[in-house]
Amino acid sequence: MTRSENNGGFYITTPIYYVNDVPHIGHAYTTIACDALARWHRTAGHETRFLTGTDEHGQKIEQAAQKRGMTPIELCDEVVVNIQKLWPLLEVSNDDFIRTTEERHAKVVQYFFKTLLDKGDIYKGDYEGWYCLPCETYFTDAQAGDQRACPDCGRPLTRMSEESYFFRLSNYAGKLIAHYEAHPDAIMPKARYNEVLSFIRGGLQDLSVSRTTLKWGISVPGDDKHVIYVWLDALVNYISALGYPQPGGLWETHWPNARHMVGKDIIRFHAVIWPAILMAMGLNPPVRVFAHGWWTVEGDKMSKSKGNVVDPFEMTELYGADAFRYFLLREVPFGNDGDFSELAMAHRINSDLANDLGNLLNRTLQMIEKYRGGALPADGCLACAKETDRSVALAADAAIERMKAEMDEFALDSALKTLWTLISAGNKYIDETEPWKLGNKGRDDQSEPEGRLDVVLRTLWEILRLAAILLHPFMPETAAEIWAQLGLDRGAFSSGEALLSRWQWGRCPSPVIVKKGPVLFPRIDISKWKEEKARRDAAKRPAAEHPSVVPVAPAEKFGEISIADFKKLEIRVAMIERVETVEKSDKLYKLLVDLGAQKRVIVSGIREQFSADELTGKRILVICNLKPAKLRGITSEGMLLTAEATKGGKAIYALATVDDNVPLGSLVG
RNA sequence: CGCGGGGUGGAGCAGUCCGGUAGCUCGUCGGGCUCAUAACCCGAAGGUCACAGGUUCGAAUCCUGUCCCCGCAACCA
Repeated sequence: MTRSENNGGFYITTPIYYVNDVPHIGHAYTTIACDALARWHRTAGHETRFLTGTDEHGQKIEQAAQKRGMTPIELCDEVVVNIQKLWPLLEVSNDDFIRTTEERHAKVVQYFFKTLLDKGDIYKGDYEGWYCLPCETYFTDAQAGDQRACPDCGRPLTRMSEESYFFRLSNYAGKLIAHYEAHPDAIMPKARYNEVLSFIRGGLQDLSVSRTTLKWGISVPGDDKHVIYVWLDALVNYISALGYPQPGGLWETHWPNARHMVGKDIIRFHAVIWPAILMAMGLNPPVRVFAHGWWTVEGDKMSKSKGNVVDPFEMTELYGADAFRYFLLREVPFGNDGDFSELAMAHRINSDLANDLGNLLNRTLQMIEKYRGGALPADGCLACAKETDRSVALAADAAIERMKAEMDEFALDSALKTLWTLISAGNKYIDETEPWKLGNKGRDDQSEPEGRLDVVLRTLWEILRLAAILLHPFMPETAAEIWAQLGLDRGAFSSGEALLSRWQWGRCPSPVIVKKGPVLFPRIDISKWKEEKARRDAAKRPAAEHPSVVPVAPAEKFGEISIADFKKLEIRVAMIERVETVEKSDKLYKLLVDLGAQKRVIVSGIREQFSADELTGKRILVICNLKPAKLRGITSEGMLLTAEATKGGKAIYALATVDDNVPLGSLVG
C-alpha cells in the first residue's frame, strides 16, 4: 500500500520563506512539522536531511531596500535574522539553511537555465499582459478587470509586451499525469492530489521564467537584460542546497528521497511546475509533496490589519516551545485547516501534558524513590509477573508499530494520539496494580509476593522510557527531561544510535537511579490565566484616546502633494436617496445620490459594513470628478468617503458625513 | 445556475469512499483511589447524525431536492 520509508533516506524541506516576512504561526507550523518528521527519521536511524531557508529576490525586496536607502542584499542580511533566530527557539533541527542570494544557489539556478535552454525546453518569446508602470508589475486579464486598473494602486494599466524566456510546461502535462497516476501518494492529502490532477488535465501553458523589468534577481546566463523569475529561482533551492550537480554531492544520495512540505496555497508550484522542471532536467520528481492547512485565529482569518497575527516568539515565551509544538501538531488533523486559540492551548496543556504525561512521570518516580530509594528494580521475578504487565508491554510495542505507519503517512496528529494511548495505559496500569498497597509498610494485603512491586515499578518506568523516545520528535526538550529524570543519559537524543536499538519493550539498561526533577508541566489555573490574558491584550493595544480602536494603515507614509493636486478633487456633499443591492455580488450597493443640481448612481462595496437603512437619507461626501467605472455591469459615477479601523480584531467602518444644514452639492475643500 | 469544504450529544471532531450496535477528546454528574500536578481510574446522563423525499430487509453512510455556515473566485472608485 504505502511506500516504505525505512529502506532509504529521508530528505525533507520547508518552503523558503520570503525574507522580509515577519514570522508568524504559519511559518512556525510548517517548520515544526518538518522538524518532527526529520527527528523521527533521525532517531529511527534513517539517513536524514532537513532543509529550510529564505527567498530573497524580487520586487518587494528591491523596493523596500530602496525606501530605506539600502542595497537589497544589505536589507536581506538584516532581516533574514528575524527568521533565523526563531528556529533555535522552536528547537528546529534543520541541517542547512539556504538563502537564494548565496552563490551556491545562484550558480545552480543558472545551470538549470542554461541546460534547459540548450535542450530547447526554454525558449525566447514575448510576454504580454497588463502592466502598471509605477508598480512595475504585470497583471493578467482577470486581475486587470474591466477597468484595466492596477489591483494594487488603482492606477490605469497599459497593455505591454516584453521579451521573455519561457519554459515549455505545456510539453509536460502528459508526463506529469502519467507520473501521478503511477504514484498516488506523491501528492497528499488526497484532496490536493485530485485538485492538482484535474488542474493538469485542464491543460498547461508555457511559463514565463524571466523578466526584464526586474533587477534584483539571478541574471539569465548570457543575457544580462533578463533576470530569472521567481519559480525557477526559488524552487531550485531544494536541490542547489544539496550541491547539485557536483559529482559526489549530497544530492546523489538525498534527492531520490525528497519530500516537500508546503502550505496549500503553493501546492501547484510544487506539484506541477517543479516536477516538470525536474523532468526536463532528467531528474526525478520529489517523492512527495504534502500540503498542510491554514490556521485561523480565535475563529478569525489571520491578518495584519486585524492585528490578530499569532507571534511564535510570544507563544514560545509564554508556554514554552514544546507545548506550542505539541498544540500545533496535535490539535488538528495534519492536512486540515485549524483554529488557533490560546485558551484551547491552555486546556490541552492541562489535560494532555500536565494531567496525563507529567503526572504519570511524577507519580512513577515518586514511588520508585519512596519504595525503592530511587533505584530501578531489576527485572527478573518471573513468578511475580501477571497478565496485565504483559498486555501493557504488547500494547506498547503495538503503539510503536502504529506510530511508524502514521509517521510514514505524515499523520502527525494521529501519531500523537497513538502515543497518548500508551501514556493512558500507564495511568490505568497504576490504578489496576495499586502499587501503594504493595509498597506501604505494614500493608494489610500480604497476598502478593514481595517482588511484585518491583515488576510494577519496572513496567511503569519502561512505559515512560518508550514514551520519551516516541515523544522526542514532537517535544525534544521534554523528552530529554523525562529521559534524564528516568536516570538515563540526557545526551542520548543527540546521538541517534543510542535510541535506534531500543525501540522495543524491555530494551533498557540496568541498573539505574532515577532522579525526580521539577514538575514537567505545571497546571495552568484557567481563571487566573484569563485575567492575565486580558491584561496582556490590554497592554498590547496602543495607548490612544480610544484604546481599543486601531486605525488601519496608521503610519503609512504617502508622498507629498501640492495644494494644486488637492484642488483637482471635486468633493461635494450629497444625500443617499436610494439603496439597492447589486445582483450576484457580495459587497456591492447601487446607490442613488442627490447632489442638489443632479442625481448620480454610485456603486460602492460597503454592503458588509452598512445596512440599507443606515445609509438611506445620510448626508455624505462624494468625489464627483472620478473617472466613471463599470462594476458588475453598472456604471459608477463617483466614490463616497469612508474611514476604516479595527476594534478587538474586527474591522469597523465609518461613513464621512456632514450636518444636515449644509446644502446638497456644496463643494468641500 | 462560478469553484470547493462543511452542517453528527454542551464544545471540538471521527465515522460517509466499501450501507447493518453512532465513536473519540474536552466539559457535566456520580462513584473509586490516595503513589501523584484537586491529578488518576471506573461509570452515567446527554444525539430527530441540517431538512424533505427516494432506493433498500436495513441509510449518518447511496440517490434527488431544499435550507444554512465557511473558504476561494468575483468584487471593494
